[in-house]
Amino acid sequence: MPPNKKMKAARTEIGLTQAELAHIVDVTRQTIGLIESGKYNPSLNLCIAICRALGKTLDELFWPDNAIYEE
Amino acid sequence: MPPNKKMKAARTEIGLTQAELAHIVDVTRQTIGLIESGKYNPSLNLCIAICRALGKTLDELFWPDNAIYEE
DNA sequence: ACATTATGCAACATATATATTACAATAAAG
DNA sequence: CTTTATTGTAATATATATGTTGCATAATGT
Repeated sequence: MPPNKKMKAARTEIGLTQAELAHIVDVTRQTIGLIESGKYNPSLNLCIAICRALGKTLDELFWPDNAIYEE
Repeated sequence: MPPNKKMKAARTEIGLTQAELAHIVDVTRQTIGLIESGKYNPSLNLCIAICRALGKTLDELFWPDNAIYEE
């Protein structure tokens, strides 16, 4: 999986750190970091929780159709 | 998790059986059945594969638009 | 420079998604 | 009514998401 730049962008736009987002959605900061770096295949429930915390939808953060996979 | 009626509707509209959809997305029919009945929390990659097989997006099949939320 | 915060990463442990197999229960069709 | 296809469900096994701990590195600020 490619890095999730949209998720990272949405998080930093709100001014949240990985640890803060992790606390909101009740996972560890490592999990958030690994999702952002594309090394995890997160569960649907976690994706939904992240979307709600960041004010976005699944398509906006996790739908890969418009992604240009760089590195 | 509630039953995923939207996923089941999208599948039957296309005329696919659980076993056929399962074969397309490379899981077992039990997995499809359990996702539709709301007893599984599927991975993001599987959700995306299901969406592509059914011609829908994540928001259309997996966004709980009518869910009530609390913390 | 130093201190502090944020992120990356690695090893091991645990929880859970998914596979496998099998059988029961409906639905559909003849 | 009988047969077949489709779906529900359950037990056990495996793969992997996630937790836990710890340390390293990169920013950021003082």
